[in-house]
Amino acid sequence: MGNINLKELALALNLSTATVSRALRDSHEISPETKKKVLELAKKLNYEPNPAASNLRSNKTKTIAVIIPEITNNFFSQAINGIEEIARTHDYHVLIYQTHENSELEIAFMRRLLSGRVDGILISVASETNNNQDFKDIINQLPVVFFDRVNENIDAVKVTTDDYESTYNATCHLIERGCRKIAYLMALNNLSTGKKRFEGYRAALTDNSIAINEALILTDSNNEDENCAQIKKLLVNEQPDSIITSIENLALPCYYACKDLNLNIPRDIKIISFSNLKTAPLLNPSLSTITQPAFEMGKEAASILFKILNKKYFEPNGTLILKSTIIKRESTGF
Amino acid sequence: MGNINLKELALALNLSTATVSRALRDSHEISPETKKKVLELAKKLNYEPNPAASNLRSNKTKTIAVIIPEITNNFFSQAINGIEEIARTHDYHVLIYQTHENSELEIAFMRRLLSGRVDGILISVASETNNNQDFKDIINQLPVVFFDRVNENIDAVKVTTDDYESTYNATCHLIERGCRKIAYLMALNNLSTGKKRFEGYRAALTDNSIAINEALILTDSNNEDENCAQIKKLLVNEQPDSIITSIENLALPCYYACKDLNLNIPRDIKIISFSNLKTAPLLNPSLSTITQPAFEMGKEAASILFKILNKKYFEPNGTLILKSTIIKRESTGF
DNA sequence: CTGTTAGCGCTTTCAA
DNA sequence: TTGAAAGCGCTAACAG
Repeated sequence: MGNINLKELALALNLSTATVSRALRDSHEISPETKKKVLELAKKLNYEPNPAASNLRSNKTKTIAVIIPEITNNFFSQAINGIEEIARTHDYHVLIYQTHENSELEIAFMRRLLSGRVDGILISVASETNNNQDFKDIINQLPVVFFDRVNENIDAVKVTTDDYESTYNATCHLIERGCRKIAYLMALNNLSTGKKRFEGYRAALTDNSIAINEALILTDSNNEDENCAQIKKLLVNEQPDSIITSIENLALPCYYACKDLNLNIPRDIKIISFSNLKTAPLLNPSLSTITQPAFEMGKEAASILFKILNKKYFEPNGTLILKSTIIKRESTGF
Repeated sequence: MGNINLKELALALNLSTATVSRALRDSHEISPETKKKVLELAKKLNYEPNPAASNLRSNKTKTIAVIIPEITNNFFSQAINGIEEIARTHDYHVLIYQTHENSELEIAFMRRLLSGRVDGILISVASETNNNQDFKDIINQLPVVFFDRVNENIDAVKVTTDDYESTYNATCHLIERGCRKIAYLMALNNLSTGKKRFEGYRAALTDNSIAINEALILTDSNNEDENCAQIKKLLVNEQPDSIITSIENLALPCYYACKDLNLNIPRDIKIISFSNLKTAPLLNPSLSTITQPAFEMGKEAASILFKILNKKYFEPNGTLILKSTIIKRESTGF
């Protein structure tokens, strides 16, 4: 592939490979003139150092891995955008792995990365995660930063939003607008992310002296049609005045269910959904959304990873918590 | 990072590194018993081969690069999804690079990849005007497959949709529904993608004996507010009965502009937009869309790249053309 | 079927 | 300030 190598460069310049290598890496022990000569010829010949050789020798790959559930989820593609931006400023390369919520695949990816393919990992864990020991093993061998979907049972560096606060505020928003029968569509139950969102909902109800009604609570089945059917049943049986969906993927079945029952949103029923779809507010003025700062979260998580790689981060179990935004549809009286 | 290496494995097994290496790679010249012993110990000790060493020796990286304009564009994240799926079946790793439409960055990425970091490249180009020679240089050194946004001036392997047909059909669809003043929002003018889309629109008008009215044609300014203002002006001055947007990013300003002018979609004005937003048809029943098979295109492009890598592809300049789908909003009488 | 040996292209002591 | 030489972990001739 790459044509010219260090040896050839050195030969052409009548220098040793050591000197050329040092000159290219701007070592202080090389004279300015030599540096200049080397740099000039390198540029002229389009010299690109072989990363495998340099990695093998130096144990640095200039590569990080990003492990996420689904890249087509708006939240994650926005997060990757942020990660890529930071990686670029550090001259790093970014590998992408999708777990599709499969935690065995997730662990397999990480184990293979231990071979020294990357300098560090950014991960948002799969919903069915159940691999605490595996995670602990891996964290001991490679710098890992968890973002958004973190595992609460593991001490590690994490970047999240305040999931509790998001649903607490969303629930209060509905209560302030007169809602009393607020349905809740649960998801990510074995992640702190899902648990905290649910806690926020419960706490808001309690703080407003509204009893928790189990019949108003539904759990994500990971199947769009099934979810839609369940939501319809709930709408018919319980007649809630509002719904909170705890993940973006539940917004659509929710919307379908209401349409099928000829319920007008937000007149008959108000819906607040987690969503990072940029166009959501416009395309559907009837839905309010809880929007997470995905891009920023990617940037923050990556920045922390690079601090760790540069030995400039000293909080092994630090958690950075960013703010989500509730985008309200005041224009529609909701 | 990774702890154990070939030498240690070999030592523990009383074998040479060569034998162990061969056993791990399932070479036919190793006895079944030896293979079994090696594989067992390797698994037990969590042995992972060092990719840098293997790459340095064998000139295979098991890695491909994907270069795209924006990962947060639905089309591209869906395409990456397809690419990743195929890469996974080949046990390959996927590097992501975003150009943000900057063609200098694009060339810089590719040049750096020539160093041997990847076995091949999948690219959807930022522009085809400036860098033909650079592209040609690179294609000569590394397998490259272009997808969606291809460079028509370069002979290479390409996967696209039929851009001409998409807009031709969309335009006919509007004409069949009585539209005569069809505005067209142009974009990607320096790509064959953009040119062919425009040609499709023009041809459909001509074939239906409708004169082309330059005043109905607007060019993307790459700025959402600016686009919105221009579209509003066009709506006021020309009173079109319909609009075709040639990229997804123009749908939103278009929508805004109509709202601002209190135009009802599709009663007062019909809009057909390119869009790969999965939820678009549901969330906005007023917009018809031209949807590209992004996931499939990613899969096809990656499959072809792997065929090239495995010396099983013999059409150096082949172009595979996939079909886009026009999703019509018949339910709204449009 | 297995072992010996050389070397991929780079970085890094150590010596000059 | 520069050079010689060793070696990162693996693969692939070549020998046996």
